[in-house]
Amino acid sequence: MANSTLDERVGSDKLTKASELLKAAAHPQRLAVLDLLGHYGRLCNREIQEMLGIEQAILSQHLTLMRDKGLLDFEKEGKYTYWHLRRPEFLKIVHCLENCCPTL
Amino acid sequence: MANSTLDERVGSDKLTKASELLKAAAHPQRLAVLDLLGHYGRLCNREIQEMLGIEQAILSQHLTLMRDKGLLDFEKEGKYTYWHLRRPEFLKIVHCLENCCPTL
DNA sequence: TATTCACATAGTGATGTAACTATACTTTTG
DNA sequence: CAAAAGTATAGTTACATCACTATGTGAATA
Repeated sequence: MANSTLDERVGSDKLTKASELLKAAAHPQRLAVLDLLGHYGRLCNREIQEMLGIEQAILSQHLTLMRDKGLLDFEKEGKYTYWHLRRPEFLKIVHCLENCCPTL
Repeated sequence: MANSTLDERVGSDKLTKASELLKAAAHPQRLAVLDLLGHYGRLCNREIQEMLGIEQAILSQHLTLMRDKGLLDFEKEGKYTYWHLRRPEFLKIVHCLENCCPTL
């Protein structure tokens, strides 16, 4: 088992965390949410739900998942939960993607 | 079923394809392969296998998957299969990611 | 030509993810 | 205080993905 530098990187936390971030974003509805929050900055469930036409429970699950993986943050205000992008840099990835896809 | 512009984007092919690209990359070993090919330009299975310490069959599966999803391309030369990045723009995403992760 | 090398693919079981329904929790409103 | 609104979570079933083993295939070599 010869270990090169790159070999070590394969098992590294960094690549694992990076791939977890990607996985958290790798869903059409979740991408749409990220894009939307990039636009509006801050929205509550109901607003997102209505703008994207996603079921309440499903949206809530997506949001929770992205929060857990570090993509989103939220504040509760009364009965509303307001969401925003943690890691706004991550938007670059979404935009790169959008530039990639026309050439598919 | 009120359809806004963004609602339409959720169901759009574009978001679906984008998320498929992300999923194809969202694995530590696959990220490592993409990064490696970004570096070296062109490598055959055995080279990647030895540099990253990945099992033969597993690497082959990863490579095939990434080819099917449009991330990689290959040419056969004798008994070797040489791989390179289709869509080199996609590397930007990998690099954005690497910049995202330190702040995790 | 028989063997070895490089790679691909089939099959399998374990684990993860997706979508859906129903229900619970908290805050606001009547 | 009862009902409604906004959100979260549990439970379930279907389907995808993962890692692994074994085997198949074509090209090179002895």
